[in-house]
Amino acid sequence: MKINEVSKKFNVTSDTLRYWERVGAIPRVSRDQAGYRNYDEEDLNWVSFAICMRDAGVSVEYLIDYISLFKQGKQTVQARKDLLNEQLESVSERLAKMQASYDKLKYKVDHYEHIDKDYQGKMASIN
Amino acid sequence: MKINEVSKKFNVTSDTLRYWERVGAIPRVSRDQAGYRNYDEEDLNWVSFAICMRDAGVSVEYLIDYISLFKQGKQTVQARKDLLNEQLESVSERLAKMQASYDKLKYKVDHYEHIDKDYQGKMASIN
DNA sequence: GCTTGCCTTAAAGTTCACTTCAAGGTTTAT
DNA sequence: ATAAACCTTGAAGTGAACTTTAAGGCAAGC
Repeated sequence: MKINEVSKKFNVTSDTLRYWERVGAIPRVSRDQAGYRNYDEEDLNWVSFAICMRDAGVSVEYLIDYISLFKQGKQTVQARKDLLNEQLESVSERLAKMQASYDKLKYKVDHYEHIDKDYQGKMASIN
Repeated sequence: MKINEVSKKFNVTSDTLRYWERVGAIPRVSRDQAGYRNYDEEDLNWVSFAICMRDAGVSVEYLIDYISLFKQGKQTVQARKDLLNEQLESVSERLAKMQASYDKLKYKVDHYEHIDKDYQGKMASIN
């Protein structure tokens, strides 16, 4: 699969795919005789994993660390598990914080009607 | 309330508070005779609102737009409601996307055990 | 056979959201 | 009264994650 197809499949730019590979957030993709990237099943899984991690709010740096461990082989499996669990923990926290903020804002919006009856000076309390 | 107290109360740096005010993400805070910022109840509410929005993942630019409408007075109440609803909608989407990614990763981690029995080449599918 | 479109790399540029710096003025404690 | 601990502004700097540019190679259609 060529880079542009992958880009369309996952809705991420080719530039981002090249960037991730360059910095080591995904392993190196092999090239065809023309020097073009040719993504195989495994490469696509890595791309999918990177997107998932990024969407969850995990930094590119953590991806780089993870891939670095992966490249070192089987003996890093436990370290990878630990890293993943650590990340999941912080994703879970961010998620909770975001949910709390969302609920707070949602409440404000749902009670915004009162403001119409109010005057400018009192608006701040509900923003 | 002085800037450092506000900073401690909300766990956000004084620099960030000054930055938000400078770019217009919160309304201007009045100063005392020495030229120091003196946050009143309303200012604190705006700070709290800004933190809530930022935690929910709303950009500083949207805050600026919101404050800009607020400064124009009562006739922008509807526009502000619309803006807030628009933002809540996209926060809700980000939240869902993040939750989905989290679930996907959580599943991987919970089933990671299999990898130990597996060999390096098959590791990618589960990353 | 040549144009249009996709691909390559390395390097420089951009955006966002702060953060730090420089050069001061004020206030508080000793 | 003087040092330490605050505060001010404007401007420059930072870090993360891309994005764009430059200069070119390959490939598919007419």
